[in-house]
Amino acid sequence: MDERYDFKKVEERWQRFWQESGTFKVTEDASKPKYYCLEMFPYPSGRIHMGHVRNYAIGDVVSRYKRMRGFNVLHPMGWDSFGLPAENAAIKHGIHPQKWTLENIAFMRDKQLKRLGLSYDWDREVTTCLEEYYRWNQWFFIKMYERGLAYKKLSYVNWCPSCNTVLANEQVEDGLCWRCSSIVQHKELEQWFFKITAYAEELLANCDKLTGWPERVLTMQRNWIGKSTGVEVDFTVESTGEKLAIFTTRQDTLFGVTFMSIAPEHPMLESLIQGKPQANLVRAFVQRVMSEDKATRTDENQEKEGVFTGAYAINPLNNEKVPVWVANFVLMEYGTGAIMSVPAHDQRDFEFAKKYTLPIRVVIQDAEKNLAAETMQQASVGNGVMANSGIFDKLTNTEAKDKIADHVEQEKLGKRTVNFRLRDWGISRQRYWGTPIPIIYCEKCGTVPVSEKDLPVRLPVDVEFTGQGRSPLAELTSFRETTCPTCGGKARRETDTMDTFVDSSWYFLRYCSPKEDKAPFDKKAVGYWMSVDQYIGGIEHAVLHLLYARFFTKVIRDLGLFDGDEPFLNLLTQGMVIKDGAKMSKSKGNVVDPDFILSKYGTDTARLFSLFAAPPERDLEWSDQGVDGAYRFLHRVWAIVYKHNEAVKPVKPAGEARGDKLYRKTHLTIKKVTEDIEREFHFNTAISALMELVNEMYDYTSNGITDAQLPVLRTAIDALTLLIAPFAPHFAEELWESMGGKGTIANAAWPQHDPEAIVATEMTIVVQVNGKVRSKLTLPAGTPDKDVEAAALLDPKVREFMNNKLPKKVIVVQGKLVNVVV
RNA sequence: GCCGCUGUGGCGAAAUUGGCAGACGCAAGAGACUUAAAAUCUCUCGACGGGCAACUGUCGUACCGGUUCAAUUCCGGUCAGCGGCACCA
Repeated sequence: MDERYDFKKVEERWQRFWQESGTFKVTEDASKPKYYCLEMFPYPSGRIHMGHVRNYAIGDVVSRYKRMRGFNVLHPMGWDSFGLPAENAAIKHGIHPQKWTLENIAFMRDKQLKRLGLSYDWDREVTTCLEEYYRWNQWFFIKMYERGLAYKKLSYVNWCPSCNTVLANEQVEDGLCWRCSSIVQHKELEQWFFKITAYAEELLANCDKLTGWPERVLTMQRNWIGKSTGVEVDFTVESTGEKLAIFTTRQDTLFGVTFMSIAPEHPMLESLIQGKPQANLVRAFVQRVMSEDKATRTDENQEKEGVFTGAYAINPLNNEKVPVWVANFVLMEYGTGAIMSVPAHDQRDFEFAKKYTLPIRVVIQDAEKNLAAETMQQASVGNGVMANSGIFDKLTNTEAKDKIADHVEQEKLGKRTVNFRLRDWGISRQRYWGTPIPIIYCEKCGTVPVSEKDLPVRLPVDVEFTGQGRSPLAELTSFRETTCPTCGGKARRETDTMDTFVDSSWYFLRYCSPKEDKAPFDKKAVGYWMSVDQYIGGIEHAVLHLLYARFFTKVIRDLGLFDGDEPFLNLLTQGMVIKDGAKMSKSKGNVVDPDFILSKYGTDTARLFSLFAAPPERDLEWSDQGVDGAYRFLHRVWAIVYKHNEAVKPVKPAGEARGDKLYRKTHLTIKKVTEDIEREFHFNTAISALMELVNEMYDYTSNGITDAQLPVLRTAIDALTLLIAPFAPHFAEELWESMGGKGTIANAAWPQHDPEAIVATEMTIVVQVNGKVRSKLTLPAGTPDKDVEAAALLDPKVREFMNNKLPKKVIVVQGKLVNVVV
């Protein structure tokens, strides 16, 4: 053992050792309990940042801890390596996306991640842009196509003019592109979709089973899925007799309908305005609304506007004739694209009716307000008693909801329905660097999937990147032109690629058998390792990746490939790394480069600081001085072990040393660190407990050390070394070796505390008078409550504050506290 | 608007079942060592007040109120910040 802690030497040495001896290679082993620990894999942008360091440090502590607890731990790493930045780099710097991506991966793996000393089984590395991986994206696509879960339709989609591609709903934030913040446009295009809505009900219901997920994430998923129950009712267009269906959750207000509103995109619009004098006015209005971009269109503060179509429809409940309007706030994508308007009981409809002087009719009377259409200042949305509603009058509106729904179904006027906010997942991307969609369009046979035996559809490498016009794939004749797998005739390939979120929707299954080449994964291996026991990553994926991955898992289950419903049993969403109160970013100039920290302090210090400064789920404020503190701590540990190394090494650990302060502290620390890790991964308090133990060791040895004390010191050093191993693994290996430890500490058993050792001989009793602390008593452990009470009442401080009064009541909490009430 | 989370010293934070508020660390101050500095070690460190001093009194966990012998913790209300959803019928 060197006199000084030379982190560079220590870290290089043990990293080489782990690699050469294959310490972290794992295989299925039925004799051990398994544990699958996974961190969200990175996009190979070129450099890791502090967020990665934090994420992987957390996962590494969990993995190393579970390993020491005897689990067979799967802890893999890979690359989410398709995506736009590679293509943009190609356009900007003239370097091929493949070259750019693979070079970034090599650099990040060999020069950055490996320096962090993470306990990955690198043999299981998964890289999504390699055909050995993406061919299975295509395979899943075909399976889904065969089951009607992948389909193509013409629809209005989100178009990012800067990325030159379509975006899924989940990828639009406040009307802006999630990646580049450009204003998203509305564009009508034929696109491929995955039918995630087929699983909406289960995705929602299973949220209740995900007890290991943060409530926040579940709420976000529930909101996103957005279930509403109500009824669909068919109104009849007076002039044509066509059915115009509406969806409502407020069927109790059906008798209050005074007009209807439909979306500008509604397919029935043309037939409604046919031959009407206002037809051209309506068309102009529709044209104007539809030309607006997504942000403007969905802005809540946008003025609600509409025009009368000239058509009327019949309300089937009371056979009344109501005018049909087109309104800018009605969405074609939700419900039926047409709504009934009840101004008395819906604020939006109320404002619309006031603006265009449409009638208002109260159908739910408020007991206190005595509502009248003429005097209302706003819509009344609360509960009340039914009025103007025929046979339903006098019922409460909550009763009427069921009764009216029954009535609608019995009279065949419509049916009960459930609507979800969740839309199908648009996966077509008009870009190059992604998985080609395995579809062929034949003039005779129509849309034909590529045969499984012809997979993969390789992404051609010899393409040009101009940054102009369509995707390079669409321009490449040799790729586009092909023959039909069914008839052998002339055909063309689909040139869109898949959303890269498809790649990350099943990579956790691939890790179980990453070299499998006959199937996406080996079912037996997946049966052993899945589900993921602990998943760790950023909150930004709360509805994107995490929802898609849940969907894919259910599809894969239904394909008979996996016996489980959910991919991730426990989820930890770690906070951001911030500096000076803001997220680290180049534009703010507050970025701390991991390479710099690793060179100056080493990975063990970087890991220790990032785990100590805040609990994992909270944001971490980066502090240069805090890093110094972690560095000092390691030096402090090193120094005390070095000082006593010669003397302690030949000594056996203490079997039992009751009454010895350090011995007790050692066992208390084992207990605390273990509990802190088990309880929600409170690494910050676990590390503070280690610091306390070290402080105690300094105290213990401050006046030199006797031979009799050596076994206790040995016990403390051994425990400290084992307990610190998941946090600062290279450091721990070196200490372990210096104390004569065999093999790698990564495989050593986690220490257990001895309950006997932490039993105190004395106890400190807090004595309160009227709830205020007035004194403390030190009594032998196990003193009976009545003796504790007597001792408290004799205490001079207590007597002073009792002020000669008799106690009204004395509360004794065993072993803790006495409260005298006077 | 609806839903959720958070609010504790100069700073990051801790307090696990209602029982000593501020563990641990950072910063700051003092001392030891040193020719000196760095490093290291030791001590002090919520606010206000009293005492030469060891010590000691009051207040204090965003704010107001409640329950309780006892509240950072439970309940009701208010404010502030953050996040999600939002013209979803």
